[in-house]
Amino acid sequence: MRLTQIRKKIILFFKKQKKPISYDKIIDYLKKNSISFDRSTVFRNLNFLEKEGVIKKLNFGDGVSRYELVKENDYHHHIVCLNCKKIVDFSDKDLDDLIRKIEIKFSKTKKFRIKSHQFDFFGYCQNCS
Amino acid sequence: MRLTQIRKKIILFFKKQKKPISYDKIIDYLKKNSISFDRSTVFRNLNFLEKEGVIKKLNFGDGVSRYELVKENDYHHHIVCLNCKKIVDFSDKDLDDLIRKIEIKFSKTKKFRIKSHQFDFFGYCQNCS
DNA sequence: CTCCATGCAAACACTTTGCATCAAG
DNA sequence: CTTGATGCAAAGTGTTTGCATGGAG
Repeated sequence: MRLTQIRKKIILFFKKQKKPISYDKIIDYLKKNSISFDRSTVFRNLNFLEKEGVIKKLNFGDGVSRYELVKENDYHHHIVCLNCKKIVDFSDKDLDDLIRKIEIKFSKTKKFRIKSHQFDFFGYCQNCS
Repeated sequence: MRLTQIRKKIILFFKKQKKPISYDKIIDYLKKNSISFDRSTVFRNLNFLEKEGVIKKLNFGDGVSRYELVKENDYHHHIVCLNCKKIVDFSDKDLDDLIRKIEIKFSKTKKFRIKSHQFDFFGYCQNCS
């Protein structure tokens, strides 16, 4: 992986984040830090980093892709506010165990080689309720 | 709900489907049946039917929205082939119970009023493996 | 010095919107 | 008749691509 200026900045930004971020947030960050860039370069890097397994692409059905850093042994899910898009992470051991169980079942009965899953909740946060 | 020609056709098509369908599939159907239509009308109807609770919008992260008819007491999830986009439905009582449990927990601790969730698996089907 | 990454411009895919007209109830 | 739905054209949003140039290793 060739560490170009922009790529370094993008990875640095991801390391600072605690929540999944959209493309727009990255653009804002680069602008605020007076880093010159082109939209396509940012998208190319997001795709590249995703393919390399550095970041994970999430989609919450609002037409905007969000990304978060991939961390070892950090299995978590999200609750997303349908109004303000606030994201709260959560993890649940029972849920993870069940997911594992279902994955094994699929690989046997449905003949599906499971690679990933999306298990997220949507609703309204306290402010938007 | 005003039952226009196109709206009738779209609902009829949904009733024939067993899997979630994308906008393109609807277009194909209308074309094959020589029904004149405009793209925007189809989108407007999909949005309308979703708002009315007749259909449900699903997103599998490939940039294409898919829709399925909402049926009472039919809770199911999907396994999607990352290659050919084949969709297999499944339901799991343990999973549904756990989801319910987590939703209740959230409403108390995280102060989130949960409205919906997406719980889907992605992988490769037998053909694409 | 070589090849991957970038900038630029353009295109692409999906979806929405404004407005005049039309047709369902 | 009245109001909500449609067709048309245009624009909006998010993302990708081709190609020449540039910079990391």
